[in-house]
Amino acid sequence: MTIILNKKPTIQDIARELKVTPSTVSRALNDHPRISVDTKKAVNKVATKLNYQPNHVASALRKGNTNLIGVIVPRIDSAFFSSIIRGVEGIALNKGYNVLVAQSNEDIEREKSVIKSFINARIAGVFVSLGKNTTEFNHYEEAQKLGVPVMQFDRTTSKIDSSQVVIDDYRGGYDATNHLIEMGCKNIVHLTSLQSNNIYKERQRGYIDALVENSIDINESLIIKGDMLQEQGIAAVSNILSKGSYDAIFSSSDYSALGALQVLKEKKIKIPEEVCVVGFSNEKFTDLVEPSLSTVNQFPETMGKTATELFFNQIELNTTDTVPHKIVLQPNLIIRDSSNRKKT
Amino acid sequence: MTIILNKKPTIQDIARELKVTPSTVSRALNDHPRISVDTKKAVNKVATKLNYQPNHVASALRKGNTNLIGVIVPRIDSAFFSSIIRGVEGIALNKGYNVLVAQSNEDIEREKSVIKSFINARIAGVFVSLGKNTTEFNHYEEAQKLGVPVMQFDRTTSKIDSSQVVIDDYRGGYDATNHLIEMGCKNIVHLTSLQSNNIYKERQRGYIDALVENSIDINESLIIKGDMLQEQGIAAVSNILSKGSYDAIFSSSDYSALGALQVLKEKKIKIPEEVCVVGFSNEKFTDLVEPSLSTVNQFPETMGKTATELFFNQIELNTTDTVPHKIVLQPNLIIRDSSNRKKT
DNA sequence: GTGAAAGCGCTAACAC
DNA sequence: GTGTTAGCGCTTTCAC
Repeated sequence: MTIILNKKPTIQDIARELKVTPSTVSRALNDHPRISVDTKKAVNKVATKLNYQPNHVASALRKGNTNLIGVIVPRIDSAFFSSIIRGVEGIALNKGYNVLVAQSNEDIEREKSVIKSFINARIAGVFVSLGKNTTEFNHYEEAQKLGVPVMQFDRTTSKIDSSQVVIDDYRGGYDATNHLIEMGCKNIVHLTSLQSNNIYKERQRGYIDALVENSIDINESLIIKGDMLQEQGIAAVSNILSKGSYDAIFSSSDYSALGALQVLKEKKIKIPEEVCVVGFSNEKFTDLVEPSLSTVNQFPETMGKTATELFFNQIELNTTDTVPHKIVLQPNLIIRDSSNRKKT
Repeated sequence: MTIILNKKPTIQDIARELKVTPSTVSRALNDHPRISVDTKKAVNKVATKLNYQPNHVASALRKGNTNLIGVIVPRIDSAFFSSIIRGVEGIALNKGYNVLVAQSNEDIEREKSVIKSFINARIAGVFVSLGKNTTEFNHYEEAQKLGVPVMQFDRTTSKIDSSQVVIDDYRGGYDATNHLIEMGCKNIVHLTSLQSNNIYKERQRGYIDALVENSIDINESLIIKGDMLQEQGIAAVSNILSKGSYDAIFSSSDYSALGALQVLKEKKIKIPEEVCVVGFSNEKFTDLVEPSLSTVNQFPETMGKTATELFFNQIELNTTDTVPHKIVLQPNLIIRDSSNRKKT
């Protein structure tokens, strides 16, 4: 395969052809008001003829800003995060921006090197959902000092002074628990994780408040902390909990809810008659397992879109002194077979 | 939030501090062989002190190439494509490259505008999995003419003269069909799509060859073309096929296999006793539905890694005259409950 | 409404 | 082993 290196046309080439200066061409291409309509037409015509493609690298160097948005997620091959990226990319491309993606793999060292790499690329802003083990945030503050605006989504922290888009995790936890109580459950297990993580903390707070409001005592032994993977649900039902000591499981993750579901079935414990199960995130599989798994929809694509729109609103203000916004989206409880005792 | 615009340090600042020239600093930072060890040490020390971050935009403009890889997929929120991107990003970051992602949404116009946008960003190369309706490829040839190497993966075409990484779809179709024959099936339905798509064409070729080799006549009415979504499987079993006229379904997509599975269950047709089902792609849900769905694993993360490694091998040759390679990965048939009649 | 000129930050050919 | 110089392609201030 021979690549013919037709040297790429520049504004100089267009200028030469039209016997004007590069400045005029630049202004014409950028639709500058003081350029005559005729000139603009002529410039565009020649640009098309030569198949001119503007060099964003050169303009970025000159203007001091790129049209790149960097997105950092723990991992990209999860339905939740990839849907967020889908939302971000959809909006960004229409604004003439490209999206850089990187995975932290829940590793803070990788998160740091990604940030550095993004800074070197001179991105216009960085969107981040923090890794589970990220408890130190200097690398984000440094990015901000270097003029890179930070936008947090989903797994956020107030320790970074930036805008955030999250769902109302408290509400999600509250609604899920309340629903289980309405179904007649009284001994509700909660599968959760480290409380340093805002999302799990808020969901647990919702769980507790729902119990309290319904005058149900909190039983600490029913709150099980873990890694939020399938194994946690398996371990909880196999080893930790004794049959009859609980009549529902509310898990802050669909994956551990799935693990629980699988073991309950193996043990021939009837769902939802004996034990109701509710997960969190509306992963694709929740609608496909049997019984189908009740869960909380977080609308990840909307989250990505919202974050991106907020970002553009803020940078279009053209000020370095922006007040951080926090947008809280409302989740939606989806009641499926795993917790629906009132099936008609 | 006040962003303090500490003007970012440049190599000039480092040079001034050390009373050397910017070229020396540049060479030191790039580990040029003719720079003394002492100078390198001194430069690195000052660079760290000033928190210097190299400006990739400037170096890209000067060198004429960026360290950006563009990836175009039909959509990013699919387990298959996001796993590929996971593979690409994993390798790329270690090579000092960043990954741009964009979605075509199976829309050729969008595909074209993405390519243009990537060219403007002066990417070092573009990785693409074609949209289902992409039957015209000028936009890729144009990218190549402008010096952007193209790398195709999964949904590819020989009409673009570029390297490719695919799985052996023929083998996948052959193995799946052969397995069904071994299970005693004789009337095997094939759910497929337009044959302009290399992957579906090859899988069907495998299906046909397996039948022929086992002296089973091809029954055209059992080959059903469609969109490869869940609906296709639902429609096939509900409306098109009559009970008893078939004893197996091999679908080129897990989604239509899923649809078929669901209707078979509704109709109380026993799986795998009466009808065996095999899908394609090893989507996450295939292991979770009941009965679990046999499928063909395409190792998407490996595919992404392989494509990226091939890409770096080729650009490191530093020639514009590269022979396109085609790497064919071997798929793996995963036999699960939906087709395992010999369960022990 | 258009031109002239400078410079964004970096690299590399050429010097010595 | 390091300096000198020019320039990648674009934008923008200052002219007129």
